Amino acid sequence: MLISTRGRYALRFLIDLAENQDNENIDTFITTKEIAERQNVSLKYAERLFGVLSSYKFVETQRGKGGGYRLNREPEDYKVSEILKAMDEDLAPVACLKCNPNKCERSQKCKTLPMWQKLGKIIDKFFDGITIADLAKENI
Amino acid sequence: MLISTRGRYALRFLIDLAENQDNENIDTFITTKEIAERQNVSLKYAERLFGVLSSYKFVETQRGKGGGYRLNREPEDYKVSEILKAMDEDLAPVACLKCNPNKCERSQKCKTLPMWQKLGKIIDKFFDGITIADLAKENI
DNA sequence: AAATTACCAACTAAAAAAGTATGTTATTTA
DNA sequence: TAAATAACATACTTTTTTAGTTGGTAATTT
Repeated sequence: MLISTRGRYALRFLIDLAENQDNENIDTFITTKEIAERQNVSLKYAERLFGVLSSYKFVETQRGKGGGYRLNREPEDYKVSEILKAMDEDLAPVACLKCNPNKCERSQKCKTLPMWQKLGKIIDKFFDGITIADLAKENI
Repeated sequence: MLISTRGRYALRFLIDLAENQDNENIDTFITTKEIAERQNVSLKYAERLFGVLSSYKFVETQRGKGGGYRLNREPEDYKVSEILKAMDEDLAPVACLKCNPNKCERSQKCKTLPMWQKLGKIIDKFFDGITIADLAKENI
């Protein structure tokens, strides 16, 4: 599977924030509890995934009562590609593309490698061209 | 990973046949042993993968001395998509696309599903447009 | 001080992928 | 007709990846 549930959940969380956060008031946050319930993911797992989103500075965070998460950019400024790469490390469709420069000893003469590389670029480009705003607006 | 080693090996085996089989003489076959050595795959694993290729009628087979495998179509008549689907069941980039019609209870309201569907189509189309002959000729 | 909520690390469980082992069956050849 | 050859079949093991849980700690607010 190219895209794990981690990546899928992360996108859903960000879309959820985009749709439910109060953009008038920058001091409001949404709790993982709320999102986990809405998205049908266990609280603990949601917390962990938000930890990753937070470490990549995709979200603003606030602890304690009234705390939670909120987006720190406009939804149109989140490329799907960067979210998925953060959650899953990369978007390589085959193991052959995982390391760059390619360490496979066959790579020089490999007849299939160019195909994988081309597909890799197509996939990158596809996800580069979609934002959280597009997803929220079902603008695909 | 979208593409498993099974799928990659299968493509390499077919390319190997395309390049090494004797097209003048329809009674010649190439053994798994020969291909396994050339492709650096264990004999037993190669045998198993050839079993799948054979069950899908991608190759002609002959047992006993002088036996082995050979392509039963022109290399340009093998679409990469059909080979990969045979080896890996499908080419779905996310689990959400695996069953059709979609059984996920969120699918009606899922904001990300259209994106996965679109990518699925792009990937299918990509592999539909490439043949074993293209790979052998490095025509990508 | 108590409640709340994010944060952190280590662990477990489950599933998928990769590969092996041990044969049997069909075919050719000496 | 026996030996050799090579495909075919099945069950098993190992490894890797993915998914998810457990049991906390730290910061912030009330």
